[in-house]
Formats: sequence, structure tokens, C-alpha cells
Amino acid sequence: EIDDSRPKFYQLEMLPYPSGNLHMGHVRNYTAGDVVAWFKRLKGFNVLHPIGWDSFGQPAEDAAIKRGVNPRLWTEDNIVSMRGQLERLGVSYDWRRQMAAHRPEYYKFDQWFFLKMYEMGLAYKKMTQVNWCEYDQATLSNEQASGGLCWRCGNPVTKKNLEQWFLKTTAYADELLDGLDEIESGWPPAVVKRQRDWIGRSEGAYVDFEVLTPGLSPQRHGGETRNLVRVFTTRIDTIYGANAIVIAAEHPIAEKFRDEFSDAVRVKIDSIHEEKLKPTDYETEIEKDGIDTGLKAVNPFSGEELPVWIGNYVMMEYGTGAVMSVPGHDERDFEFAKKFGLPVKPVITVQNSDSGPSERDESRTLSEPLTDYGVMINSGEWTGTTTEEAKVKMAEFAREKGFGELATTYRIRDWGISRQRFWGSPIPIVYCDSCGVVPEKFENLPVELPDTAPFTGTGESPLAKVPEFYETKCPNCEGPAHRETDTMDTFVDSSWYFFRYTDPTNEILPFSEDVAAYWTPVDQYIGGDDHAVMHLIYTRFWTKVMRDIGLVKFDEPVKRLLTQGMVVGETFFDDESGKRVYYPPDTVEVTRDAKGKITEARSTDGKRLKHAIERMSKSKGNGVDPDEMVDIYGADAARLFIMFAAPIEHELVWNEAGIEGAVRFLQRVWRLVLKWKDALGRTATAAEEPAERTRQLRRKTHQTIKRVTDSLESLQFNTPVAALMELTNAISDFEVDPVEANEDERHAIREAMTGLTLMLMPFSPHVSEEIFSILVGNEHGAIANGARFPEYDASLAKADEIEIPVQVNGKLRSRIFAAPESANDQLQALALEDEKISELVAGKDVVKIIVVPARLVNIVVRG
RNA sequence: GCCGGAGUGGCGAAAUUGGUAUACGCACCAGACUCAAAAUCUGGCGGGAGCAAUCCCAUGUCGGUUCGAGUCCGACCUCCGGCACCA
Repeated sequence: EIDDSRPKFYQLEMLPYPSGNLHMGHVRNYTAGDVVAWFKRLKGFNVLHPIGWDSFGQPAEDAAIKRGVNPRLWTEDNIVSMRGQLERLGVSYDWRRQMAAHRPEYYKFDQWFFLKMYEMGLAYKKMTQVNWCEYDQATLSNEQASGGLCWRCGNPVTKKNLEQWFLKTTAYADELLDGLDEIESGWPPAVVKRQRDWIGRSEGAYVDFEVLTPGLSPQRHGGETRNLVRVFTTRIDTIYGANAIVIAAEHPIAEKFRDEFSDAVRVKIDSIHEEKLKPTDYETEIEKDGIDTGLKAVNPFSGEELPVWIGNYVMMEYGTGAVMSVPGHDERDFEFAKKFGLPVKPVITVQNSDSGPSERDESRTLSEPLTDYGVMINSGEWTGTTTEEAKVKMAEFAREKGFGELATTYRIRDWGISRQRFWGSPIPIVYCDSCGVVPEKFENLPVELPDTAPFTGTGESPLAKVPEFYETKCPNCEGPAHRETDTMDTFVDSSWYFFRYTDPTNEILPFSEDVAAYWTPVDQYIGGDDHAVMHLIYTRFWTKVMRDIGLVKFDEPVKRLLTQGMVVGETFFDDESGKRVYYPPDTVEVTRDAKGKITEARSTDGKRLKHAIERMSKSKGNGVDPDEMVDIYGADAARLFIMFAAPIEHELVWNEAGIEGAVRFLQRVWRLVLKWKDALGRTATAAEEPAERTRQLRRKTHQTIKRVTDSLESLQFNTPVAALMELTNAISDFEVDPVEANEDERHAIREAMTGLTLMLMPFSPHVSEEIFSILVGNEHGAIANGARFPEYDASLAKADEIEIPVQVNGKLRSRIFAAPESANDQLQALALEDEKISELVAGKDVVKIIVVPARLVNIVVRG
């Protein structure tokens, strides 16, 4: 499909939401991406570097609610102005490939994927308790409600019962986990770890306990239905220590026997229910609560009858919603037992080297639970078995007897994608009175959004108030029917957008398999780590689905991932009103401690101010916005500084003074070009026997080429800038009058200047292209001129003579000069001959001499 | 509470992965140019002692391994981030 002999490189950055303004975080992200794209291009790769818009979502709808503007027009306007900002920054995007999620030609394929997943049984609808953000009036997926706070506004999340569509991410739980092994080497360890934790696989066993109802005889042998409560445990070896079964308030058993419970039990169940709907406060630990239902459950291993409790600490959503309580070997159960005076029975002992298995009184109350692995005691025929062995054998035994089995559970849940929102991709489902739930036909896609809808901001689907939208024909029987009025989570759009860039105008498929096969997977992805468990899990899931559909042939969409740190600024607030004080902070007087942390801040008129470090943005009053910065300093300096100021993965506290340094540097380079301009125009070749000063300059040039190349290959952006500054200093120090420069000198300078220009180009492309046009005498641009990143020549980088430190007993005492390839015994001899060294060594025993070639000599003496 | 990561000048940070600690930049100080200022250029800039050559001490703290530790190991302290009763 694509005829290009160059190797391909797909450089991708996380697409922005078109809010209307770039912030400094974007600048950092997109500059880093552009540096890589330029570098690879200059290295001879066929580079794909696209950008698009994550243009569905809440702010557009908020603008519609607050200001009555049409979300589509608002969004399109914002795209135009933000594209302008990116262009002013000079980010080298292929604008022909630009996508925007809100356009029907794109979201058509969100719907296409949804229908595919519906066919595959990966999309389903159910009534469930969802995460709900009261502030945003919006549903959130588990990933978006991680930490109990809304990912968008940071407010606490509550729960709400809603019917909603899910995508079965759990079907790929194992693959999502195991796939991390494949990409681990190219992803930040923190992201990999967070994904592992999020997926949360745990190996254990299911055990069925038979429930006995009070007043009724056990229905063990009769033909009547037995009531079983299934428990998940990772510690089946502790089952003889169970003192109760604890179930969640929402557990089906609790529903089923509700009428037989005492009033006190019913009241407790309802109060636990209510508590769960409240926003979680993570500051205070929730106290354990519960009540004995009066039901009994039979421990299938011991035959013992255990009470069945309701417990507020048991989650219906994880495992089976029921646990066996083993207070002797589990912290939570221990706490629960202590509070309600339940018996604690130790059944595991830790082998102690001196005392052997300790003898424990069965009824003794322990001061704390023993959660370590060990050997079983008080466990009938299993006594003496080790934990490791029992975990497998007891589950196996349970399976044979029909009351349990080995089991694996996951923390990750299916992805709830229904949103009661207007500004999203409509879910292509039709409800028909006679046919039920009917998927829309592929040929009827896209299900298009109406131009507008009544916006209330109350969390109800605006589309449910637009009859022209929801009134439709059943795709099956053609009878009257109505459409689903919820739209999809916007994370659906960003799950596959970067595949669309490869084939942006395809009207039949999301993208053609062949074109995508050339460009994907993504070679380098750059974005914020706030998406570690949202976007980055979803897109991995989506890729596996696309593989199963047959659109791609690989499992993982992103080979290498770089997460850049936030750009933050110091924000000041009026202590009383809480109002933000405007940047620049010369209206603020600040006292700092030794570490530079603010201890006190006052406004110049004496008011006390609060302060905080916050994500930098103009609206927060803690920094300039990109447009102002480009106006004041220019795009090149802004880009250079943001790359130079700190390692890319570090948080960057904005500092206005530093950027002046970048401006100065670029001006210095420019002055050097002007100084040498005329001399550089005359062709020159290197001398056969060059003078020392030109050898020195060429050495610095080639050392710099190596440093910059290596740094960029390993995605370091601050150190190559430092190296370029050093090279610039070396060119400055080259004290030759341009008018009188000989051919050899002109050649060395030309090499240094050309190298500097091309290496600077990824960081500061405008001035670099300008300089390049002076160097080549035309204005076609570096790539069009076939320019390549300079190649490192090891023989030129090598020094004739290097300085080698000499240590005595590991302490630096002197330096010698020698050729880098000097043999060890030569270096040793030189070191011993050295005046200072011979003095220090005189009269002492030389025990040993360590020589590291071209590095150092260390003389170990005694006496 | 559990799990990660990080502590290097006044500040942002380098350090070829165990081999000259503090590159590069910011800020600051001094000098040159200027009537003056800005810009630019030159020099200085971890702490201590000394006229000096030079020496001693410094990479959060304490210990260890090693000829040699910012880097490896152990314990602790501090800060930042993640998770939130996951059975």
C-alpha cells in the first residue's frame, strides 16, 4: 500500500480536548513529541506525526447550558483557535490526517465498534450501582472514579442505581495483565504497576457453605432447593478457623430471607445500604459494623455450624459478595470479631526455629492476627499441611466433593459506557415493544446527533427530550420504536483514534487493515500519567477487540510510552475571600525556607495570602499562557526552555527567569552565524594535518553528536540541550578571525555550525531552518534538501591525550596526561613517576595498583 | 495501613551506570565597554583552613561491601505519588 523504502516511525501524543486554549502542559507534551518526530525524520525515517481532537465531552455541554451556545459551533471554534496555537508553536503535524471525535464521519465508527462488540457478546446492558458525580451530574466508570474522586472535577463520588451499557473488559483481564510483560520494557514502571494493581488478579478458591434457615431442618437430602452461599478466599487453608460467614448487605441471601430477619437486622441492612451511597471519605477509616442474621451456614470441611452475619466491610462487587471470617489470620476479620466478641481460633502456626511449632490454646484471644504462611493446626485431617500445599489440595478436595473449586478473581470491572449526556456518540440501540433490544443496522450508521437539545444539567439524557431523535423504526420489524438516548463515554473515542489517523477518510471501515498495518503499532506515545489506568487500559482493551475482529494483527497498541510530568505554578489566594491573586507574582512577597518552599506569602499591600502548587494555567493565575509566551519570547525559546528546564518525567515548577536563558542562548547562536556567515559560504575541506585548535573543535563537535544522539534515543531532552550549549561555547571560544580563517578552520567551523543547527532543529525549528538556509544558500528547508542528522565519527571524537586521575588509597592526588589507548603498564609507570605521587608513595609498601584503561590509576599503599 | 519513587550548591539539574561529584543553565558577585543604564563580553561562585602551593570536609542520617560508593547492600529519617476494608 505504502511505497516508501524508509523505515516507518509512528510518533503520537495524547490528543487534546478542544477547550479553546492550550496550557503549558500541552506545550511540554507536544514539544517533546515534535522533538522525537524531527529527530526521526532527520535520521531518515518515514514519520507519521498526527494530531486530532477529543472533542466530545462535558465542557462543550456546560458552555451550552451556561451560555446557550451550540456545542458543535463552540467546539469547532475552539479547534480553529487551538490549531492556530499549535501552528504558532511550530509543531510539525500532518494536518491532513486530523480527526475530531464529534464529527459524524468519526463517531460513526464508535457505533460500528459498539455493534461489533454487541455481536460478539462484549456489549451488554444491566441495572447496576454506578459511580455518580453530583457536581458534574455525570456517571463515571470505575477508572474515572478511582480514589473515590471524580477524575474531572475532583469532587467525591457517590453511587446511583442506573441501567447502563457495559463493555466486557473483564473478558480480557488475563490478557491485559499478561500483555504487560510484553510492553514492560518500553513503558514507565509506574504505569505498568498501576495497571497490574488495577486489574488485580488474585488466585484463590470458591467454597460453598450451605445455609440453614432457623426453624427449618437442613434440606440436605430432600429434593428441595438448597440455599448455598459461595465464598471467595485466597486462604482456604485457614477455613477451620472460620467463626462466621459475612455477607454484603446487597447479597441475594439477605434479600431472600429478609422477611425472616428480625427488625433489628433489617434496620441494620438498610443503614449499611445508605452509608454505601454516601461519598467516601478517605481521611477517616470506616468503622466495622454488622449484625448476626440468625441464619447458620455449614462449613463443608469441618461440618461446623457458623453464624451468618451482614458486614459493612464486605463488598458485593468483588468476589462473591460473601467471605468467611477468619479472625485469627485476617486483619479485618480480627477487627470485626473483636468488636462483636466473636471467638478467635488459630489454625496456622509459623515454624519457629528454636521453639518449633508453638502450642496454642484454642480459646486464647490473640493480640493480633497471624497473616503469614505457615503450617496448619486444629484443622482435622489437614493438620500439619503447609499453607502452600493446602491452598491447592483443599480446593481440589472441595471440587471432588462438589462444594468448591480453584478460582481467580479480578479487581477490574466491566467498563460502564452509558452517559446521560448530549455531547457524545449515540449508542446505536433501538428498543422495540415487540422485538425488545435491537441493534441498529450497520448500513444505518451513523446514528446522528440532532443539532441541539434542551440542556438542563440535571443529569438526565437531553436526547430523551428530542422526539425527532428517539422516535424511530425498529430495524427488525419496522414497527414504531425508540432509540437509546444515552451517549457513549468519551473514552470510547480516544480508545482507537490513533488508528484512524492512518486512514482518515475511510467511509466503510474505521480504517483499512493494510494501511494501519504499515504504521501501527505506535512506536512512541507521549502523554500525562493521569491516564495510566483510564485511557491506557481502554485502548489496550480496544486493540485486543480489534484483533479479534480481524482489523489488526498484534496485541499491544503502544510499544514505547513516555509520561511527562505536569507543568505547575505557584498560585496565591486571598486568605479571606479565597480569590486568586493574579500572575505575575511581583504583587506578592514571599518568604521561603532553605529548600525554597514557601513559608509565608503576603501581597504588597500587606494581606496574608494562601498559596498552593497547581497545574499551571492562565485561568488559575499562576503563569503565562502559551500565546503570551510565544509573543514575549518566541516559539523557539519557549520550546527549548521547556525541554531544558527539567527531565521530561519530572514535575516542572514554572520559572519565568529561566526562559530568558533560552532566549540568550538562541541569540548567541545567531550572532555566531552572523559572525561566520561570509566565511562559511566559501567551500572548504579538512586539512591532511590539521592544527590542534581545529582538531579540538572537531572533537567537541563529534562528542556532542554522540551525546545528543544517545540522549534523544533514550528520550532525554534536557541533557542534549546542555550539550548543544557546550558546543556553542566551544565555537565561541574558537578564536580565529573569520576573514583570516584558513580552509581547515573554515571547514571545522562549518562542520560545527551545521551540526549544531541540525541538532538544534528538533528543539527550535524556526531559527534552525533560518540558519540552515544561510548554510545551504536556499530556502527549501532541511528535509527537502535531504539534510540528515549529523553522524558521529569516533576517530574524530577521540582525544590525542587525555587527563587521567591518579589516586592513592582511593583519594585523588594527582593527574597525568596520556594517550587514551595507553597500555596499563605505561599508565602505571607514568603515575609512579609523577612528582606528587612519588613523594606520597615514598617509604611505603605499594600493595596493589589498579589501572582502569583511559580512566584512572589507583595506588594502594600501606605504612 | 499497604505499595511505589525520590532526597546532590541559593535554585532547575549533570555524572560515560562502581572510577576526577557539582557539567549546562538560572540567580548572585566583581571587572570591561558606557556620561549612565540596558544589552554584550571577561572572571568568580559547595563549606572550612591557609599569603600560597595545598590540605580537610561535603551527594538525607547511620552502618556495610570494595583499591574506590551519589551510584551496590542493610537500617532509619524526610518528602512526593498511587491504592483504599479486593477476603
